[in-house]
Amino acid sequence: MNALLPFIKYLSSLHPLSKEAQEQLIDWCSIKTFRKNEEIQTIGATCKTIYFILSGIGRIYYLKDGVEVTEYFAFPNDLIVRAESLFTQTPSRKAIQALEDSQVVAIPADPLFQLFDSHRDLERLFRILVQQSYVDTLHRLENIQFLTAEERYIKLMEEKPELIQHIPLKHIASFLGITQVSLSRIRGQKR
Amino acid sequence: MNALLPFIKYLSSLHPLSKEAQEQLIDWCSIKTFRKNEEIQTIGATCKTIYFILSGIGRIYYLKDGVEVTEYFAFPNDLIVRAESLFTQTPSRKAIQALEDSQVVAIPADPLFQLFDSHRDLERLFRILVQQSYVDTLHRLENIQFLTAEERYIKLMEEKPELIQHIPLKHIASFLGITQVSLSRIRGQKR
DNA sequence: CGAGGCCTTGACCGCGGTCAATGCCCGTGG
DNA sequence: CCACGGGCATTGACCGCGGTCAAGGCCTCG
Repeated sequence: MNALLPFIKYLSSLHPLSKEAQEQLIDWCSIKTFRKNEEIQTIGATCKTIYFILSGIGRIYYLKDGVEVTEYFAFPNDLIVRAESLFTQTPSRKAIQALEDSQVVAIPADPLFQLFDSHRDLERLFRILVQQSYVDTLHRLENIQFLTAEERYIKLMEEKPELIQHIPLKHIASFLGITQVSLSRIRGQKR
Repeated sequence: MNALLPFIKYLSSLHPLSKEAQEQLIDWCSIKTFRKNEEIQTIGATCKTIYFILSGIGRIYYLKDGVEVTEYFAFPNDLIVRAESLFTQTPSRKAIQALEDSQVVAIPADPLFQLFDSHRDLERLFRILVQQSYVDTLHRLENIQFLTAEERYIKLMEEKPELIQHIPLKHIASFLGITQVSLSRIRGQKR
């Protein structure tokens, strides 16, 4: 499948994959499309699928005291997965949603984990992936603990300037751990 | 080596290990002792060793604007490792310190990673470990973002009541992301 | 043209921060 | 053995960041 090429390319850049592993993996993957604001996975479902964004934008969010909190944004060539649910196989309090019309690769987790037995390179690749996500999360933890809301906003704009073009402020605010009102003020005084 | 038994037991509880893998691993491990307040690894060094606490207490900390911030506590049967440095092989801004006289298992990372090639079960075990740490960190991130200092303190006391017996309040405060003064007030008003 | 979503702005408040003084415990040396 | 000094915890005074509540402007879309 040609449409999967960006996906395979991304994976191979982390750890080389044998031809067989690539083919086996591709056999299990499928491409799905979602419309703007459509739910890719819903709250309460146990996570059994890993997604890779080909086009569009995805986000993970959950409800905290009735208001939406955004935990993660995914752009083309990003993976998106509710790790706490996948790795514990318990129902997730979180949902995955398409913020634009999107095309994604769906990788079913169980067959993938099965492939680890016959394809060591796949398991190693996956381990490296988890390590990366872990390190990213450690950094985010440090930031949220010790930077002010304004510093976090500036940092985010430096690292992901594309966010601001495509994503409603209210989602960015909750991602930063502040309210929409506070974010609006921060932006206001920078002018 | 008999002293390593708790370590092997802990690992096996996560994922079974073949006798050969166990023996190979044990050959690389050593037991080290540290005195109270001694540094196990220093700031600036790139992390090349994974530790497992047999007895005593360890912590990871770093300096934020000149003041110590505690990132992690490890009790007997816990692993302790500066993951961001180990997984990126860059110098760590963090240190590992013994908070009591301690006995630890030192596992050199490079030989361990080599063993992954010949012992798949070891690599899988390690992957599971990283997954767990990742999930733990995701939870901590949520807590620090959306609980008040008081709620975080109460939660920590429920989950790890042994902390309070053995660890100076100032370390607990910085672990919670607040100052020693604020923590003292929180405790004060609970009486 | 009206309705609803999104963003901004003002008024107000409380959590947790800083600075500084005080009390307490403990190890060390006269 | 007591005196002193230093580290840790507590407490008070004060303040600022970011929260809530509410009103108002501006889009877009039916």
